[in-house]
Amino acid sequence: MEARIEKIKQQLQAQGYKLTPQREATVRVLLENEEDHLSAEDVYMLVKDKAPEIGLATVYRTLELLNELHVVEKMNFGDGVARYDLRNNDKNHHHHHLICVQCGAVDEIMEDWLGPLEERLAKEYNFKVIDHRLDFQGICHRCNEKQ
Amino acid sequence: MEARIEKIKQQLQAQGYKLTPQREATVRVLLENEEDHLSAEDVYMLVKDKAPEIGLATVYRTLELLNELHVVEKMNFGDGVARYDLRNNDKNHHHHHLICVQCGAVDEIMEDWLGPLEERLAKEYNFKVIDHRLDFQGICHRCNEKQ
DNA sequence: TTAGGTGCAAATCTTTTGCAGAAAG
DNA sequence: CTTTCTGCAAAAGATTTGCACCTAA
Repeated sequence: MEARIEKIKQQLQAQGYKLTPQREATVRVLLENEEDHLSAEDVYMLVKDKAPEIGLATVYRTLELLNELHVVEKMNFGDGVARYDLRNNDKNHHHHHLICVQCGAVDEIMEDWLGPLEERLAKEYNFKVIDHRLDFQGICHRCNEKQ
Repeated sequence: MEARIEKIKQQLQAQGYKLTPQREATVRVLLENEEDHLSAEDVYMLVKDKAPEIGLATVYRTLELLNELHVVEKMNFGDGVARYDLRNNDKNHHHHHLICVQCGAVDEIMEDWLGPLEERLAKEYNFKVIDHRLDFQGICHRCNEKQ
């Protein structure tokens, strides 16, 4: 945990930015909720426990900055709010989402299934892939078991 | 073209809705720009040529209605606006997007590459897939050729 | 001391909604 | 007539921005 914060601090400083107390509190919230896909408002509520005087605008500015540095990934599941995920630079950050249309849960699969497809894209479409996004909508295992 | 409008008219009427002049004009704009991924504002600008008195709210309401009837697909590429695509009921509506990070173009691949993966999801994750979405970010063939 | 950061409030942008009137069966 | 639909303007919700103050190298 501390090591990861230290690393993010270095990433910030490498670009001339500071890891202020507000930014650190925001990063800690993201670290402590790595399983979830928090919206800016979610992060704001949680970060207020650590830094009660923080403003929502600062949270937005911090998340935007972290997104530009590729520390977090900004996503949009179509519900009107952006959601933010810490990227895991060690592992392959290519994961996929299982979005349950019944209970709204968003699970992740940590496998990357698209390697072979990306090769085909390069060959057949002359498209150089930088990143991708794969989401499935359906019924999750919890809802399946309930019925 | 007329046949497709007739079909949409029937889909609407089957649910008790009418194909009003405003709705027809909106559908025609979508048909004439099937390659693009228009935002509500885009549709509004284009539809004003055919029906100058139309209001933006009506465009939103029409697009929302068509989305519920699965006539169009509502998408979000993360640029802050929803975009709408006519679905092609004849063909498989499963297509994928190639989003160029350089010029912003959004191309489509009309193949469905995910059949085998969906089987694995059902078996290994007990997740029943209803729909999916696969987008690639990268450099498109036009930009590749320019350089 | 100087650039980067912050909180607050106001502004902006997209989308939704309330309402009174219009259109269609 | 009665339900559906429309345009307009206002409202709502998410995000951004202007600004004066603050804070750390």
